[in-house]
Amino acid sequence: MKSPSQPRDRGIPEATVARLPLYLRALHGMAERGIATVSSEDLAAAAGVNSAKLRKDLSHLGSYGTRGVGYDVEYLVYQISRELGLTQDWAVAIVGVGNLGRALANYGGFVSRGFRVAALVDADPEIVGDTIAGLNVEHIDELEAVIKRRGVSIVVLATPAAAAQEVCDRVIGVGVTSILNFAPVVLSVPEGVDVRKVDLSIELQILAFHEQRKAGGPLMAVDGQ
Amino acid sequence: MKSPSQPRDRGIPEATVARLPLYLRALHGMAERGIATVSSEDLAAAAGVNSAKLRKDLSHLGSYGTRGVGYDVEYLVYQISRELGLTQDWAVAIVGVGNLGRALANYGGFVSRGFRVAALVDADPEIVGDTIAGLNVEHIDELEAVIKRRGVSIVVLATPAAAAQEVCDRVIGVGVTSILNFAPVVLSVPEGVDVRKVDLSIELQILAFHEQRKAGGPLMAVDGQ
DNA sequence: GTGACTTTGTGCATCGGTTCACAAAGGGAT
DNA sequence: ATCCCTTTGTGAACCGATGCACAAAGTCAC
Repeated sequence: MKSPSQPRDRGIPEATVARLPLYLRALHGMAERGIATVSSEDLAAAAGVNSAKLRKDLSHLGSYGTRGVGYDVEYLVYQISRELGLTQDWAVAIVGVGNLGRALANYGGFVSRGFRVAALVDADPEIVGDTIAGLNVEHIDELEAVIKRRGVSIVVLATPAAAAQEVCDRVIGVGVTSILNFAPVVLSVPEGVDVRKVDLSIELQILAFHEQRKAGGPLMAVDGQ
Repeated sequence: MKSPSQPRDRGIPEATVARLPLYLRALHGMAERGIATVSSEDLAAAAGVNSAKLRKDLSHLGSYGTRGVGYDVEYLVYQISRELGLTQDWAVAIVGVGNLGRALANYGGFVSRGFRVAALVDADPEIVGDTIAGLNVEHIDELEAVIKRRGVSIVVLATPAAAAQEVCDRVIGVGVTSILNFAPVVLSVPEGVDVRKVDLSIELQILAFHEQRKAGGPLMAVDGQ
């Protein structure tokens, strides 16, 4: 189908994509500790997955290992970074500068991965004009202008639930196609727009479900897992 | 195998469990708007899934719908809540009261789902003793004592990466078996302990991957999805 | 009470992802 | 140069989840 000379197949499974950042984190840690080469076994352990899965995941990017030796840490960091698009710098806007938005603006994990918080936007006149994490908070009326001016391509929604859909529509209106949504609502977006959602309370509810089973007493099936 | 009189099968698929909170949220919204009855079609739309999946998910809990009519909103809220263990009140401790910990402490989504933030713990003497979200921040030395005294069964880790594993070990030491980890490390835990992790930068990296493809130009395969 | 209509619950085919297990590939020692 | 050892990359079996499509079950109008 695709040019056979190209080692990398362009159809990387979604599940693999979701794990690449994990591998990258583990590799960064190893690079810092001066480790030059790592086996799939060790890297898998550091990333918390099994080694067969790791090898299959990496094989989707290409053949970057050496049999009998393992993977070169630096090289693999580069390859994964490139695949994820982290070799370029992404301008991110955070809309909604409440508790969560503020925490996100100050979160170091973004910057260290090629993401640059380029704008903070809020509707509350009390907050607009404040400086947070070295950035001026701009008014929601300026939303479209700010996004265009700063070249923002990824928007983080940390607004109240009620405001999320409207903000979402507006940023899509100026060409944004990648949205990370922290508001507890299902956003409806046109084809071609990617939304990823993080709902903090959902994770807790899943824990509660399992916790209940563990504590469940004699009625419960003894689960094991 | 199990008692056949019992309608509810105790082996609910993990994928289903992860969606139940979504349905619950949609149902709460409907209850507030005074909707008494809802079809799988409408509820699925509100939760952002397809209706066959919704019906199959609900069928794992039991037969709570009425053919030709749909589901009673109140009743379904109750059944899902019970299944998730949200009819009881869960005491949660947040360890690490930095930007993120503070945001979590103030996050309304917890309280509204039967979770009660029962303790805040930090190592920084600057912060210990402060009152945040109506709670006194306690010293990390008191960790075990606080957890036992307050009956905490779920711990949220919002510490720096370097501290997470130690805190994790300590809380497991006093019997905690459910942990929500925001620190960017892979925690190693004994059998029987549930860890769920939320890594904010991973979500952004996944978005970057897809964004890169969309913007990728002529080299890229035209993907569609 | 009957018939038309609606909507659930589920059997079945399908799909994507995981895991196993091993042949192929390379390094290093002699 | 050859052999042994290690580790990758992958074919194939397996497993769980998804989605289709429909029979079963119920409501409502008359």
